[in-house]
Amino acid sequence: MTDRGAVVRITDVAALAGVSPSTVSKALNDTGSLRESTRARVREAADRLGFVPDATARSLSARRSFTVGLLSTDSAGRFSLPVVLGAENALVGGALSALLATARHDPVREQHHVRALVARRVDGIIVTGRTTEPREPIRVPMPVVYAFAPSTDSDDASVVPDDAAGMRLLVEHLAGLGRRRIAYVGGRAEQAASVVRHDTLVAELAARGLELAAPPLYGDWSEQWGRRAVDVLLGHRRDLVVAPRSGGAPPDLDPGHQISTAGPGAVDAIVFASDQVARGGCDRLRELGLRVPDDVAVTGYDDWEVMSLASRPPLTTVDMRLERLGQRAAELLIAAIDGDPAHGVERLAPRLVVRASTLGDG
Amino acid sequence: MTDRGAVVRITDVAALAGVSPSTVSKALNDTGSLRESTRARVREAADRLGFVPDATARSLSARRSFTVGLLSTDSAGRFSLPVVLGAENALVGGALSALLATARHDPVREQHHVRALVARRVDGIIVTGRTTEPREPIRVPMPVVYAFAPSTDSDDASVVPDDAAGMRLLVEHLAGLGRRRIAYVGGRAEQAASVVRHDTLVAELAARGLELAAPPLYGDWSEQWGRRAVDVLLGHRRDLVVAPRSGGAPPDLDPGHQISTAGPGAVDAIVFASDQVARGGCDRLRELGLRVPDDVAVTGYDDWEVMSLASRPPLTTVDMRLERLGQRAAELLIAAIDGDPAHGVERLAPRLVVRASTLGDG
DNA sequence: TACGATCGGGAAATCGGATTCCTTGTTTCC
DNA sequence: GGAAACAAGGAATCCGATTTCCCGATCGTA
Repeated sequence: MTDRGAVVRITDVAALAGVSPSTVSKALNDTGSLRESTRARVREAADRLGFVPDATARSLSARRSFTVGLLSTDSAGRFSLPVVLGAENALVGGALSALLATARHDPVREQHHVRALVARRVDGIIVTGRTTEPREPIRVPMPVVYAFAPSTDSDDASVVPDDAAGMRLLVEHLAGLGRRRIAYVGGRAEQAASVVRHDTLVAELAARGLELAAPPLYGDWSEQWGRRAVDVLLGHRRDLVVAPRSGGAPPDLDPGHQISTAGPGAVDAIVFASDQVARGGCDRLRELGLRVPDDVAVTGYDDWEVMSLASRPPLTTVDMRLERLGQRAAELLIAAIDGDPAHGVERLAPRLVVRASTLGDG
Repeated sequence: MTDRGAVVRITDVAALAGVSPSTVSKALNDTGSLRESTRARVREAADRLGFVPDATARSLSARRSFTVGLLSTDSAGRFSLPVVLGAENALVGGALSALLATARHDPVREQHHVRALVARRVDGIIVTGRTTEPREPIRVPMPVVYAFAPSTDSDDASVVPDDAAGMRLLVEHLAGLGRRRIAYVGGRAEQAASVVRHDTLVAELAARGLELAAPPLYGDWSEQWGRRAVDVLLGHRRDLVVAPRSGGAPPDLDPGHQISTAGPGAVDAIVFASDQVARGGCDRLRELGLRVPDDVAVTGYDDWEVMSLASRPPLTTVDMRLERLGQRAAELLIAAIDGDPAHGVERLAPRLVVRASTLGDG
């Protein structure tokens, strides 16, 4: 497979076509003024030799690399990966190649990668992060767009998911279904995703004359936390204690302290800050004999399908459209490269995905 | 942030240091013969100007790009992604950059990407796939290493997970725990991963004078299939029917047809072909009132932590070490670039991960 | 018919480093 | 003291394509 040394240069094509190298260049790039017959002859010679112009040489003379760097702080890539893929995909359309650089949370690695990208004279850089926390900008002599994690410098261009809009969609949906007693289960308390979602939820409820049916809960982003949160949440409402629906004690819970959501003031919906937490919550609700969504509606966030679809029932959730986010970042970057830079934070509208966890089988 | 036009050339450094450009090159690359004082002076000038040599120009004259292509057939990237990350990481160590190219199962896109990589004169290419099915090799004038999905041409270099070894580890583990009545639940029947794991399981059992406790089952790779498979598997053994452990009918199953694994000939372990399927299986076993691992031990495959750790109980499984696989592919590619190409398929030994689904809380 | 305009295509410069080859100036050794 | 060896650094060439400039041939028009 490796026909090493088979690299065809422009002079080879020129020789075969019986013209000069400059003529070949003009013929293949549709520039200059050449007879159509000459162009055709050159094209045929190029085809015959399988000539692929050396992008390195082209870059040198064009003074740009037609390459952009994708700098990902993340390693595992739960969130940054779709962004990277979306960006890569959009770049291809612009005839740009993508240099992948993963820093894995290590500032030293990041610095190293930045230098490498600068050395390669990339036309621009897209920086993505693991969370939506704002991050320090990088200092480089080419355009940069921050995706998912915005830059702390408001003069930089950033694209982030519109979490507030996502939560508004959820509240609107739940309110439309007549749910009034809504509880919130966040992820890690110090992360923007937990906080923004909570604050928006509270504001949206207030706009409808409602308030949270229970104090907000924070933990981590695991299914286990989702299960525990349900225990805490329902345990908290001692006034709701009733006999469980179908036989068998709730596995991990004190058997003498059984619950339900029947009666006035019962929680009729739980908004979880992520699909993973929501899935754990659904599992626990089911184990406690509560029906989702009949007794309690449940919503997730992220539309991570391996969670949202596998959950029983499948989750109503919010798709942040991370691929689109990456694509949008690429668009902004290409515009900046073309001399039309954007500034500030652009928020990408998310998409509500309705599934059985709020709608039942209907 | 974008100090455009601030690009420093070697002539700028030369001027500041009061030497010629060639001297700067020699000084910074530790070649030629120069007075140490001169080198120091040049280095200082370079530092002061923040000179980063243009990799494009360097590539042109070195006749190599110090770049390798990472061609991923996959889009979602459940498997190819860790491979890509592992490779990228190893390449950095070799001062190589990684060009990301995702084909998304589309031959046209793949062809397009291959041409782009050739145009960029990458030093080599690592090709990864979504599954372990052998794939057609690509035809390019530089070294190629196939990772995860091997090339159909045995002369090419490929690195794949050693599925047979993984299954041997599982059987050894289960047999060591005294399990004798082992069942197998595969994923999609036509995929190599399902088949190899089954065949190895059967062979290993035979080597111990055992055979499968039930006909092998095939479905897809979902949790739902794992749940169904458990139903089928236990339903299949009509001779095992006994009253369920704890009250409440098994949710989706015909209530008149209840089961257990008690008695001689009962299934005492289920080997699932993936963590996802195994997790579904665990859920169903628990719902049926069976204890894992007391009544039935369960094993998964992949060590996809979002599944294997979130499962109740957490899964004993096999880690294919995909990052290491990518790293190994990078090593082989670098060797090939340095003129020492490998041939044939190299199998990477996996790692057994023992968790509570076989060992209980011990 | 003659002169300028246009067309077609080649020669050469350019991009930014690396490298080879030379030219100096200094040592070394007989 | 003179030839050879060597150290230090500059000049020129090269990598492969693009692009500018320029020249010869053809064409149109007065």
